[in-house]
Amino acid sequence: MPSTCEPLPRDFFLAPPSLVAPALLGKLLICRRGRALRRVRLVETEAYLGTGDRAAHSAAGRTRRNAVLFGPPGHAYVYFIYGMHYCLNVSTLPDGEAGGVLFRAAEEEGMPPRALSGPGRLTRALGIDLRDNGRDLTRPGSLYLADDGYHPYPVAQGPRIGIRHDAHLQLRFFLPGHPAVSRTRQLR
DNA sequence: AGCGGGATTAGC
DNA sequence: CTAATCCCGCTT
Repeated sequence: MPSTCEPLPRDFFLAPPSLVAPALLGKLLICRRGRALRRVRLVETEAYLGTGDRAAHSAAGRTRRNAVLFGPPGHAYVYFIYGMHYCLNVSTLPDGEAGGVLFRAAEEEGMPPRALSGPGRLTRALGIDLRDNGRDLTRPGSLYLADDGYHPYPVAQGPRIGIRHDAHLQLRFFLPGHPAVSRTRQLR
C-alpha cells in the first residue's frame, strides 16, 4: 500500500521524453479547481522529441506558442487544437532544449474510464486550459504531478496517434488493456 | 490583414 | 467519414 505522496522532483523531467513518458505512467496528476480536488493516475502518454522530431510542435524551432517546451523541465505546455480542445504536456530536458510528454489518458476512482480517455477529454474533465500553460508541475499547487509509490506493470508501447510524420516511431506508452487507453493499434 | 493547418472528438 | 471551431505561425 502506498504510504507517501510526494511531488515529482525537477530531476525527474531532466531526462529525454522517451524515458520520461513511460516513467510517468502510474503517476498522479493532482488538480485543484476551486473547492474541487482531483487526483488522477496517468495510464497513457506520448513522447515528443526536440527539434529532430517532425511530429513535435518544437520541430520548427522556438515560437511564442511552444516556448515552454524549450524552457526548464517540469512545466505545463498546454495548447489549443481544432478550435475546441486543450492538450496538456510536461516539458522535459534542460532549459534551452526542447522536449515534452503528452498526457493522453488517466484513471480516477469513481469516474467512468471514458471521461479521462483521450487528451481532449482529460483536460476537459479537469478544467485545464491555456491559463495553465507554463505552470510548474513540480510545485504543489493548483496543478502538479506526484508519486505515491505505485508502479504499474506491464507497460506497452506503440505508434503515436493522430500524427503524420515519423508514424513508425514507438513513442506512445500505455497500460495494456486499461479501459481508458486508446483502443486502436495496441501493439507490444 | 489574410490564410491554412492542426498531438481531437462526437455524431451521422 | 466529416463537421466543429479558433489559435497560431507564416505570408502578403
